[in-house]
Amino acid sequence: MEANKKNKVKKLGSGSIEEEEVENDKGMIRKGPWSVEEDVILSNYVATHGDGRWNALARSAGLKRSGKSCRLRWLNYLRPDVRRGNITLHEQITILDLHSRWGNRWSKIAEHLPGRTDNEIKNYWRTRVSKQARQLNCDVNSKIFRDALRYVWMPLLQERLQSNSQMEHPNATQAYSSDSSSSASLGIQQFCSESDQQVMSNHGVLVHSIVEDEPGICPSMNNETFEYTNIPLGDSGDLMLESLCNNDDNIYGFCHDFVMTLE
DNA sequence: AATGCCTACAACCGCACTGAA
DNA sequence: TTTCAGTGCGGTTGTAGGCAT
Repeated sequence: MEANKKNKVKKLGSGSIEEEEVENDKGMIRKGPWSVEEDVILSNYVATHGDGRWNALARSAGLKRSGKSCRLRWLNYLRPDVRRGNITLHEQITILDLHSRWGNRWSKIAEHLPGRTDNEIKNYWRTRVSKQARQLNCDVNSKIFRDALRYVWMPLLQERLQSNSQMEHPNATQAYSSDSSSSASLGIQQFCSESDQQVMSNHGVLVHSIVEDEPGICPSMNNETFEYTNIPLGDSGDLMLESLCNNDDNIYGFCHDFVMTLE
């Protein structure tokens, strides 16, 4: 959002307006949205003198802002390498994957998404992922939701990413198999009972764990092929899970609802 | 057109950690 | 060893803009 799009203002009795300022022991400190002028001052100052020592920087630059505010503004908005725009499918998969390993370690997750800030990732999680949990009436930290993320949502994103890249590069060699029977090994065992897995085995579905819970390793960052286990989805978006987990209506229902809320 | 609700995201807050004095 | 300023992180809040009614 552009700095000048919204200005938190304090209406005065006279009808004039002014930016919010708060008096503290260091003088008047401005709060609220940054103006274009402030952005220019901060950017120029950092370009000339470098960043760090934010409190001193704020004073030297003549900004009526706290050091914290300057730092945040620089890191989350003004930094030249900050990426703006929608979170891509690939980035979504990475976020879901890393969050499943590390939880709310936003800055750690952000390290693996060049140009994205922890704030942006946190916002994505709260607005998109938490919303999903709300729609399904379950806790975002519950096991079933976490499993659904990993074994339903991520494969779905993966499938979309795959079909997008296929449309863009129809002749390119695929990095992963489009054969659902091989990509479908599915950590489905997370959802299914042993007898279900036996059924899967009988149907020739390979069951293995692909994504290791190894801290610090991100499949997207070390050129490993994405191989998230995949619950195969038909053209209608319906789940073959029905046939695989046909003795557990609750799980099938949950997964079905999950996919439906993603549409 | 007006109103209210919802979403996305920028920004703030409090706390914890770190390193220098 | 203690103190304190600076910094980083995660949680929360405020609000512009979009959308439905």
